[in-house]
Formats: sequence, structure tokens, C-alpha cells
Amino acid sequence: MTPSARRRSTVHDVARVAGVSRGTVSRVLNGGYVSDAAREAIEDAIRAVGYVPNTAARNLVRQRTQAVAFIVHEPHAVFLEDPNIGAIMLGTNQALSEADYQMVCLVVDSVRDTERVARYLNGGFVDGAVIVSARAQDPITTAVARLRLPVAYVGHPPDVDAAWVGVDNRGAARDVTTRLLQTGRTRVGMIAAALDRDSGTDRLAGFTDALGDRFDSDLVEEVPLYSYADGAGAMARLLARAPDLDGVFAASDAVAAGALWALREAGRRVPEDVGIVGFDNSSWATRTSPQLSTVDQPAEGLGAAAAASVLAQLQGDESGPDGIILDTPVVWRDSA
Amino acid sequence: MTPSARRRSTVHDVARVAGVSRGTVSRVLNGGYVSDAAREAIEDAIRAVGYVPNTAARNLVRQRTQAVAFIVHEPHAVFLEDPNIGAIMLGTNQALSEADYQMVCLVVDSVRDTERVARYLNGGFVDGAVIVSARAQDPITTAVARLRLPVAYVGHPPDVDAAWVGVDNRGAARDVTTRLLQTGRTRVGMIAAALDRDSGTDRLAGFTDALGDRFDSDLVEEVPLYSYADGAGAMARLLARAPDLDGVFAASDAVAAGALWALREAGRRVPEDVGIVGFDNSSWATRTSPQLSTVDQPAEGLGAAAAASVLAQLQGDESGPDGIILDTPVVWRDSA
DNA sequence: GGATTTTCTGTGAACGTGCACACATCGTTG
DNA sequence: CAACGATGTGTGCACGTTCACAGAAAATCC
Repeated sequence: MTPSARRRSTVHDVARVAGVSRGTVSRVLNGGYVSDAAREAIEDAIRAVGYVPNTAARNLVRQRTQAVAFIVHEPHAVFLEDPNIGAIMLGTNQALSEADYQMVCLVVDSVRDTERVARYLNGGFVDGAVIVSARAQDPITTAVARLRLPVAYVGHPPDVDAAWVGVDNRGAARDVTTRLLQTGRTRVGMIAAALDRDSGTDRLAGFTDALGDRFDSDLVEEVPLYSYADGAGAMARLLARAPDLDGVFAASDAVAAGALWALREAGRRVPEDVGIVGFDNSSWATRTSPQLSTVDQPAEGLGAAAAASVLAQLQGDESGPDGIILDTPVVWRDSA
Repeated sequence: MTPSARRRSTVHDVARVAGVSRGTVSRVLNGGYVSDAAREAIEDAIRAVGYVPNTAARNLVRQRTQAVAFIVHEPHAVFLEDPNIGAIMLGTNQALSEADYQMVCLVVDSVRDTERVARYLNGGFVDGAVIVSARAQDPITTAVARLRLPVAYVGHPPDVDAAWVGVDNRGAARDVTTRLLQTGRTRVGMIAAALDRDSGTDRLAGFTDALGDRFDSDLVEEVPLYSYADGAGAMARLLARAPDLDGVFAASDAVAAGALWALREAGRRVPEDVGIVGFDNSSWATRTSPQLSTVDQPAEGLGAAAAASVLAQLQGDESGPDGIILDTPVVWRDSA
């Protein structure tokens, strides 16, 4: 009953107890010819000594870890607010899980983190990576490229050529804006956000497409983040500048929720006075009143597709397409 | 210019190029006596061959990984909705980052995940773990205990004795309910949630404490999750059962936000007709109108404290207290 | 009944690193 | 000048596993 067991037990211990050699123990674990008698003795011995394989040693010789990194590189506030990231992560986790891979999520929140994560990737802890919202000149991107680590980006790829999955932000933005116009709105504005990223610029471009020659730059307000607070502030400024506004396309549901609050503060009724549409179909969309009309961005699907791409590369399948675009149906609810 | 480099370069390559032995290369990396000439030659060689230490090999011999797991075990919906988890995670990440440890987040979303994560921990990928919302009979808890892995739980500890950090849920619930009563409310109810967990039961106990002999079990509605949807449903049922209700303590801000929606649907004004308080002081609290009075749960602080505890254990410091309780000031806003 | 295949097992060599040890060279000291 | 400490370097072993190989025993075939 002495619970000593200072040292972890190894294959050697199992072999000694079972009265066989290391090789045979390895074979019962990894497959190969082994007699029933030996197998039974070894399985008993494994239980007896409480043996668990040391994965570091296994990885060292196998040159793979059965783990894939999920790297998220977002400013503090967005990470906490944006339910999309969590959904993408769960999608990735589930897809990897089914292939018996371990997802390892790494958060980059400072320059220090960036360098440490790059080191981590270099260190051979993972076989591949799914990267959300990468920056182009990132040490992480560099490390990934140099190591030729199988990778899939969620969102537009940076300069390096690599697999990626995304949605047609521009087309979806055009569609949803068009439907807003078709309901009779004549003064339609936009709250554009995150213009330092392709998703931000593409959504703005889609809005511009839809308006055509009716486009009025006075009706566009730009903010840095896909956040509730930025949405609320932008809406207030937009109303001050264009009181006759009767429609708004918000670059994300969080932004739309903030805008909704600002509209109510200003005494406007939604959708009677002003129609508003969002983007993402995140949990925000059904939590506001009225509920948001929005673009359904299949966040979990994005995560799963990225994982599938990495897994395919790990299988040595180079044939897959570089870019995968998922569908984004418009969900029509009450806000417009 | 041939970008071949099929194989990763090792210390041997560096040593060969620099014209020294492996040992000397190891010394310039890990410290020790080495001449200026040799150091310079080796540093040049490292750059020339693009050498990066193989961490798996290093871990194998050093028996540590400089990484700590952050394990989150939550049902799908809560994970996406609850900003607390993200905040705890960022707190942990920051504290570990400062000590040059890599945080590795593992998500448990299915039984399959549970077993794989237990294997991962067994495999020696990490030196310790911070665990959020563990279940008592969990294979993960078992694995952690058997491995004697340095660990800190966020929230009440399970049966095993181990370090943990948390808040005084009962005391805070009592405080916030008391202040609700002091503003003249006479029919105060509660939406209790997550009674399968200590945080859930403790908050209910605090509420009961505060009411004393004024407690009326008709005014308590129980729901499974700390979620917006559960809050909205519970509020509707509570109103149907007790139309004269004039105060509500919701077990979390998300629940309170849902309840707020249901109150508005029912035509009640907040705080005039009904006062409501939440718990967490998460981003929900400032996003509703009116903004929520609530208990400030220092989520990032919890994550940081848990990380600090694990780091202390890694330093061999066994003296730290088993349980750490952080302060939870009441934040008074407009909803009550 | 010998040749061949199938089944089973043990041994040695990796994987890439860190560390203890031995050894060599210097300058200093008594 | 012998003895010593400080500085610099190379070699062997260990970490715990997998895998290739060789060889033994059993089963199958012509």
C-alpha cells in the first residue's frame, strides 16, 4: 500500500515483470505478431506497474506528435466578445478529435507571446497548425513557413501561399445590403470595422457594390474593432451626421447590437424607422430585440474545414485546393 | 539557393560546421565555459544551418516541457456565451507568459476528448495544469492525481485535495441580495443555475442566508445553465407564478440579461417595477439597458492566481495555501 | 521429409538533446 | 618548480520509445 512510485514506469519495467523483451511490449502496444500468452502477461504487467507510454520519447522517434495547434491572435477585447472565435475553435476541436488528434490552443496576446509561440512551434510540439487572423509579417507566419509545417489559415491568407478557408465576405455583404435596399430603404449607411483586415475591407467593398451610384461616403463610419462599444459609438456619430438615415449595414453582429442600443437611445424604432442588418449570425443575433437579420457565417464549419485541410496535408495529400469558400446564407429576422 | 533542407538540422550539424564538438555547442546554448572564438564560430554556424533545438528531445532529457495546460471542460453553449472563461484564460496566459511558460489550452467537449486529454497529460507534454470546472469523477482529475502533476483548480476543488482559487460565492450572493432588500424590495426571487456545481449551490445558499425567514421557495426558479436562454425562460415562469415579484437575483450576468429581456416582454420596467442583480460583472453587465448591478468576479485574477499557484509548485514550493479566495466587490449600477 | 512460409521473439541502433566526467591548457601561487 | 584553481573542450551515457533486422519455432506446402 506504499504509494511511493517515485519514478514513472517504462517499457523496461513492464518487460521485466512480464518476463519478455521491450520489443514484445512495444508490439502489443503498436501492433505486430505476438502470442496470446505473451499478450496477456504483458497486459497484466502494464496494469500492475501502472505503465503509461512517455509521449515525448515516442514523438522523438516517430517524429510526430498527434497534436495540432490552434493559434488565435486577437486583441484582448475582441477575444472576449467575439463568439465566433470560440465557435471556430470548437469546430476545429471536433474535427481533430474525430481523427484522434489533440487540439492545442495557443493564445497570442503580446509580443512576448508571439516569440514564445514561434519557439513552441519550432520545438516540434505539434504536427500542424490552424491559424486564426494571422498578421502578414508575424514571426509565427515566418516560423510556420520555414518549418514547412502543414497549416491552414482561417480567413484570407497572408503573403505566403498556404491553404486557407473563408467566406465570400464581399458577396455576402452585397447580398444583405441589396435585400435591405429592396425593402424600400433609401438612405442606407454602413458601420465598417476592422479595415486592417481583409474581412473588414471586403465587407465594405460588398456594401459599395450593392449601392452602386447611390453610394454616399458620408453614410459610412469606420471603427477599428468588431465590438459592441465601437458599434454604439459609430451609430451615434452616423445619426448626428445623417439624421435621415433609414438603413444600416453593420460589419458584425456585435457592432449591430451596439448600434441597436444607440438607435434606441436616440429614440428611433427598429425596424420601423431604421432597418439594420449584421454579419456573423452569432449568438448576439438572437439576443437583441428585435432579433437581427444577418449573414450566417458558419464559424464551426470554418474551423472544421481548416482542421480537415491540415489533416489532409498530414496524410501527404497535396492535391487539395488552396482556398475553400463556405456558403453564407442570409438569415432574415426582425431588425430589417 | 536550393531550398531543400529536407531534414531539420541538429547540434551535430552545427558542431560539424563550426569545427567543434556537440558539447561545446550545448554549452553556448545552456551556459558554461566557452571561448570567444568558439562561441562566435558556433553562433555563425547556427545561423548558417538554421538550427533550432528540438524541444521533444530536450524535454525527454530534462524531464520538463516549460508548458502548462489550461483545461476547460464546459458544455458547448456555455463556452461560447460565458466571457468569464475567456477572461480566466487570458489571466492564466499572461501570468504564465511572464514566467516564460507556454499556456496550452485543451478543450473537453466529449467523452472522447476526456480520454484523449488524459492521455495527453500522461504523455508528459506539460509540467502542470490549470483546470476550470472539473468534474469529480473525471478521468482527467484521476490522471492528474495519479501523475502528481502540479495543478490548480479554478473553483471549488473536487474530492482530491489540491490547490484551488475561487471566490466566496455564498458571501457575495448574500451581500448583493441584502442590498437588494435594503432598497425596499419585499418580494425578492432568485433564478438559480448550475446546481450541479458548487458555484451554483453556493450562490443559492447565500440568497437563502440573506432572506432568512422571509425565504419563499416559490420565488426560486432553477435552471441548468448559466445562459441567456435559461435566464429568459426562468424569468417568464417566475412572473407567471408570482406576478407581485419586485426583485430578482440572477445567478449570473448572462442569466440576468435573459431575465431582463423577459421582464421587458412582460411590460415590467427595470428598476422601477422590478430590481435585478446579476453575478460576474462580465461584459454582459454593461451591455444591457439599464446596466446591471452585479458582483464583480475577478476572472482574470482567478486565472492569474491559479497560474501563480502552479508555478510555485513547479519551483518546489509546497508551502502555499490550498485554497485562495479573491475579493468580490458589489458593483452598483442601474438595474437595482 | 526437405523447402518454404508464417508466426513469434530478442537485440541493437537510432531519435536529438543535456550532463557528468575526464582531460588539456593556461596563469597564479607558495 | 610543483601544486593548484580557473578556464576551455571532447566523449560517453542516459532519457524512453520505435523500428529494422535476425533468428527460432511452428505451420504449411510440394
